[in-house]
This record gives sequence, C-alpha cells and structure tokens, in this order.
Amino acid sequence: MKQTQLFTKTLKEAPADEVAKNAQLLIRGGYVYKNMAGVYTFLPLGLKVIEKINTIIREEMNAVGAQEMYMPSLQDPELWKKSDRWDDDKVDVWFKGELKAGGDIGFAWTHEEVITEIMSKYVSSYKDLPFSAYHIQTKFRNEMRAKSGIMRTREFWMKDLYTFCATEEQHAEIYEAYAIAYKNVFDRIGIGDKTYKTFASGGAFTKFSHEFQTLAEAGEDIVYVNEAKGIAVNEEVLAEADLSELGVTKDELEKRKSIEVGNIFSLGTKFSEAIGLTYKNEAGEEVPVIMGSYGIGPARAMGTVVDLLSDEKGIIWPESIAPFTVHLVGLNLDDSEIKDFADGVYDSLKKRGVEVLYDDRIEARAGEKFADSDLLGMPYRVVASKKTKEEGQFEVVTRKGGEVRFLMEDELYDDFATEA
RNA sequence: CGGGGUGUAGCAUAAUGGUAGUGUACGCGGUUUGGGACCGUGUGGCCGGAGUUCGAUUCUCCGCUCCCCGACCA
Repeated sequence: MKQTQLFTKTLKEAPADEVAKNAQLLIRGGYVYKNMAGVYTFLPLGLKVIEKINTIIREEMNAVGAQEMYMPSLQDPELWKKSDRWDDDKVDVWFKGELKAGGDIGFAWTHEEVITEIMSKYVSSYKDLPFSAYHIQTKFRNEMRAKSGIMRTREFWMKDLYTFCATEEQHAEIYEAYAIAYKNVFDRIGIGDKTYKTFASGGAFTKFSHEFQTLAEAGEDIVYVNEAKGIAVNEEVLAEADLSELGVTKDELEKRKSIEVGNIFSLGTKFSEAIGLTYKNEAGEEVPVIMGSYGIGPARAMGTVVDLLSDEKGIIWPESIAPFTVHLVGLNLDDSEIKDFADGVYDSLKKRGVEVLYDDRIEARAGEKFADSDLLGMPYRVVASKKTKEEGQFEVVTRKGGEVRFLMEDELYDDFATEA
C-alpha cells in the first residue's frame, strides 16, 4: 500500500490523557482512534493487525476441528432468565435496551446461552458428539471503569469457542487440544515465551480452569510463577493442597504482574441443563451435554504485543501480525527518475507477494520518514533512494534489534518473496 | 460505585476578571533534501448550563468528559 493513500497520520505526541503504552503508540501510529472511554475504532492499519491475529486464531481453532459461525449481539432476556444470568444483580456488566415493539433486549457480553440454545436444535444423539464451534464477535461489557488503553474496553471483539461432548473423557481430550491450540496462538503472535497456562479455580465442575497469562509490567492481574518449571497459578490456587497437586511449593513461586490474554474452562452441564441441550446415549437415556468455553480477545492480544515488544521509538511488530512485512521508504522522490525507480521496486515486491507499505510521500523529509517508520514498526525497512539506485544495493534494517544488511536488487526480491 | 485529578486549535502546552500566546500539524511562497531542517505568511481554540459582575476562558454552583487509585472483572 502506498502511504499517500492512507488517510491516517502519525502524531508526534500522544494525547495527554493516555497513559497506557499500548494506547499511546497505537494512537500515535494511527492504528486506533479512541471514540470514548473504552471504545476504540480500529483504523486501516490496526484492522490489518487484528485480522492477522484473527487469521492465526482461526487456523489454530480449525486445526482442532472447530467450525466457525456467527451469532448475534442482540439477546433475548427469556433465554438468559433460564440460566439466571439476566438480572443486573447476577451480572453487572450488562448493557440493556428496549425494543420499540415493547420488551427488553440485551447486548451480548458472552454467548454460552445463545450457542447452547442453538445446539439444542441440532444435537440429539451421542453420535452427534463431540464437536466444537466458535465465532469472532463483538462483546459489550458495561465495565465500571475502562482502562489500560485497548486492554479493557466496553466494546471489543472476542473469539469465543464452545465444545460439546458426551463424556468427561471426550471433554478432557478436547479441552487439552484447545489448551495446546491456545499455546500455539500465543507462540505465533510473538508472546509465547512470556505467556503461561495459569491454573485458576475451576468452579463447580472441575478442579481447575486455565487462564493464559502474559507476564508484563502493564498487567492488571497477578500471577505466581515459576519460570523454570514453566508453571503459573493465580491467587485462588495458592492453597498448599492445590500447589502440591501441581508439584510446586509456595516459596518457589514469584509474584508477577500479568495480562490475561486467554481463558479456558469447563462448563460441565450448567448451561445444557438450564437451557435443555441434551442427547440420547446408547442406552436411550436423555442426558445433558458436557460443555467447555474458550475465549481470546484479539485486541487485548494486540495491545499485549505492543506493550511487550515496543521500544522508545515505537512499535515492533512480529512478522506474523505486522500489517506489512516491509516498509519501503522512498527518498529523493522529487527526482522523477528516482521516483520511477522506487515505484518499480514497490511494484516488484508486490508482484512477488510481499506485503509492503511504501512511503511514497514526496515532500516529507528523510528524518520524518524514518521516525514514522520506527513508530509504525514494520519488521523490515528498505530504503529506495538516489544512493541505492546508483549503488544498486539496498539497505535493509530489521526493526527488532536494528540489524543492517545490504542486498542487491535480486537478493532483495528473493529474500522477501513468499514461498510459492 | 467510593476517592482524587482534569478539560484552552487536529495534537501538545501558556497566560489572564477587560482584543487568548507558543510549538507542532495544516494552507500558500521560497531555501533545503539520509534521522522529525529553515525563512516568510496564513487558517484555526477557552466542555455545557446557571449564577456573581459593567464585563467570565478565568470566580461560584450544577452537569458532563477523560485519566488515575480502589472495589468489580463468567
């Protein structure tokens, strides 16, 4: 994409009311725009990042065998009364409205009730189980206090996946498969080394649930972690009995701040019983389906990456979720020969399938372009200028670490061309 | 929801009970051209309401906004 076509601009200074690093950098770079507290627009560059994260999530969920669907935001109170989660006394994050035709309506803050009701129409036999389904959809949560930039908002996309099983064995197996898939997601978006599958209390149906917690100073959560053993627990699981079951002692654990980037837990038959999702087993008995729930907030994951991987100059995107792989910075473009040359490099890279953002601004000076490039944080910066044209050699700078390489034109194309 | 703070131009900031200034961004002219360069010039602003006052961006009250701490966060 040519930068002159982008309607967004970078800011030299972040708005004074933004304290969270993720928000400061994302706003300065023109990735997001804050409409109001806890409500953000994802601008073209930001949307590209989110979509890449979503693609990775989809690939990993689909690999386990999940099917994607799309459920509504508008919620029928009657359905939620069945699970006793409609009252504001029971759930304090509801956004609610009224229908013109009369009656209340809710804005979905999760989708257990909805999917359970849907599946009750399609599941009738043990032969239909197990399976899993998910969607990536807007969640509304009437938080008392939005905070931390895009990390804790009132409206956000969430990937939520639900599993439906006939037996505990099936459930345990699929639960573990998604735990691995989650780990894969966090590895692929570049925060795997700091992300721990964290033991949390399990609720009525299982001993533990699991949070995926990424160690970060900007975090709102607290985990107790043993990095050597690769184990983390949250506060609820600090009892000695629980710890010994997990094979650690309290003094082996270090208290750390963290960001909850994902959460998986067993639902047992809570919703299937409340809403009537049952199947007939081999003996012909009507029994409730065993469910599980698995959530990731793509925007929170994005904010975590920014908080963790940026430096004083700006963002450093991992290649997997960068909006573009290469930032081609054109210099001396007021000379039409150089402009043609740089345009040609841009076209050649694109032709080879390279995702490239091309700074084709003629008036902007080199310093401004480099500063913008650092702020925007593409993994590789390539300069096309009078000098590179004359010397036939391109300067390629890796954003992370600042490694500089000089490549001939053919080498440049070979280096970035996607494997066909 | 309890406590604290905040609100001046797209963004960042200053001053003031009496014509609101600066940087940046933006427009125009010129110089410059590999790390946010410079000269000239121009456009653009006091969160809302009520009150006090001859006069309120400034003082008072009410409301709203945004931020922070806490509580909350299947």
